[in-house]
Amino acid sequence: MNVCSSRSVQISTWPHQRHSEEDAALASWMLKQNHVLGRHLMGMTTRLKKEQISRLMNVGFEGGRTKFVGGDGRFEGGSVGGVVDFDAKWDLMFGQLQDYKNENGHCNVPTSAGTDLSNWVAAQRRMYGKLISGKPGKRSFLDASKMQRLTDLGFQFRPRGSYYSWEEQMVELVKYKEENGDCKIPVNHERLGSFVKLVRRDYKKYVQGKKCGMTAAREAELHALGFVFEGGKTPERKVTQPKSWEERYQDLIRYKEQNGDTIVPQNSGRLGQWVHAQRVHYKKFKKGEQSQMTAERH
DNA sequence: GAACACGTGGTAGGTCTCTA
DNA sequence: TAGAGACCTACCACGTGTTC
Repeated sequence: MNVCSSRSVQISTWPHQRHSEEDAALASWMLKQNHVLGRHLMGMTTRLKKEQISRLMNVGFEGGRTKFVGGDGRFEGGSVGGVVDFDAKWDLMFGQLQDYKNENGHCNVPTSAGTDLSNWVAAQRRMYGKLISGKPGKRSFLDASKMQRLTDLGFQFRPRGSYYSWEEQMVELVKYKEENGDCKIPVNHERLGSFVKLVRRDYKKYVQGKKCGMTAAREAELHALGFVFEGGKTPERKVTQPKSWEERYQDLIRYKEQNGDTIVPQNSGRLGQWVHAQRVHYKKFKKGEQSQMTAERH
């Protein structure tokens, strides 16, 4: 059976999607041949004859994952995720990542791109996750030397937007407690602030019987650490010299000169908060409610 | 009362995991 | 492999306690 030149068939996602019974049989045969070839290449005994091995390799079988794409008898892909040629394929993709960095100045390939490189980058992060999880049975092709090469290139295994697992957060909580003596973590804490906010929010839902990420086990774990579930005002906050309304107004004029508008983000510092407060006061003023805003000021 | 400091809630958007 | 849902981060709007 000459699978390569006598057939006109389109198995685009071989061997998972099959287009007809005949193609299904072909795909099944290909799967078997590829598997046997892979065993042969790993030095295992097979019934394949030399000629058969040669013919299979000539048409693109690699003993890994090979994709038969169509009527011209071409095979695509290689042993991505396979056993035999993983390192070579990895080097090839690493080269592509280097090219990407040269062109873009960073290694943050958008995972939504749907390209070979984006898929590969996502795979590296998944394998990194498997590695650090240390869970038995989880296999990872990523070793220390590959991780080092990626790190040296500036690759981020945990890009912005990815999240920490509960276990990782708990490790950080323990560290925080060891360093600070308690678990009273301010919500603006760089590493744990968002987590603290989320836990407190979930805890409220949990107490109300609403669906959330909090469980009895997690609650117990946090209680054991002395986690503060209800945030409160911090009495020992730093007090800085406040500025008068007029001084803030002058700051706003300077801001407008520099930026062309008075749209100051609320989180951009004192001026942002002051501008926000003015908007609140102005709303009240317009509604006729009691407010700091005066006709002169607005 | 004004300004400041900090917390909460809503939500958008990204990643991961599971399932069909 | 695609879609759905869970999980998480970041940002914004707003409320409220504290300090002067």
